[in-house]
Amino acid sequence: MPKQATEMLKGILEGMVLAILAGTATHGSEITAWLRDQGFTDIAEGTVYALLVRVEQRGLVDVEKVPSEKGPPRKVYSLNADGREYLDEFWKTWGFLAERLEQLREGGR
Amino acid sequence: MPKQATEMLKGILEGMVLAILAGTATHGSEITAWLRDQGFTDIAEGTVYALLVRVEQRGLVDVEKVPSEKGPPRKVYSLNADGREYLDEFWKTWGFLAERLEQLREGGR
DNA sequence: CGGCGGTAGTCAGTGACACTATGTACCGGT
DNA sequence: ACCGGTACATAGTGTCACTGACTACCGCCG
Repeated sequence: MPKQATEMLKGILEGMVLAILAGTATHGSEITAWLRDQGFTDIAEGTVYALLVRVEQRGLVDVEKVPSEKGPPRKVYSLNADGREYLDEFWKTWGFLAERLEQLREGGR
Repeated sequence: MPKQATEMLKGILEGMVLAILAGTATHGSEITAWLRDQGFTDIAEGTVYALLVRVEQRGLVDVEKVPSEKGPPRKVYSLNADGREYLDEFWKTWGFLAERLEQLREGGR
């Protein structure tokens, strides 16, 4: 992962995680693993957990504790109605940004 | 401008400003005006100036004081070699991010 | 000529977010 | 009983954009 990506992730990582949850309800370490797969190699465990706590407190996700076969019970997160609404906003914002950036990259304005 | 955009701008606004400077050397208030035109209506004056100070201190831009007809002398910024290199990195990072986000938006993974 | 308004730039303090590093809890295998 | 691995949690740090107030400089108009 490019080094300067970490600053750019601010506000975006959250949207990404919600987008993942929109597809499948899942838990912290699986989300981290998926992100690593995608090339975000230096996203720390702790970052994802802290983020999940934030979105939970804002009421964007529902949580269910599921006993796991290995280790402590997993907290399985799933997107709720508020979360879906927020995600929708996120995509709008992203589209807005991406559009203008693409313009800049090509035209140089 | 969508409200949640301000967090997402972190790390991106800087690249945008450098990209603008890659096209034309210009000064703070014009950059702000251009951003406003593009729909980034609530980017504060102070934000752009602070950003310019940062990139100047990092040596990514050259500065020239130009006396203006109205008000104090303008600080006209232009991208230098280091800046161009940095901008290149920025576009790489952006491409990396945009690619994965687009994937998420469509496939839902 | 003296103050007014608009332009350009500066600065201190704040809040959000991702990072690092460390710590806790639980399990199965040997 | 202990070890290693999985899953989750938390405290402290740094960066960046924001707000709001400030200085500096000019032309204009009374």
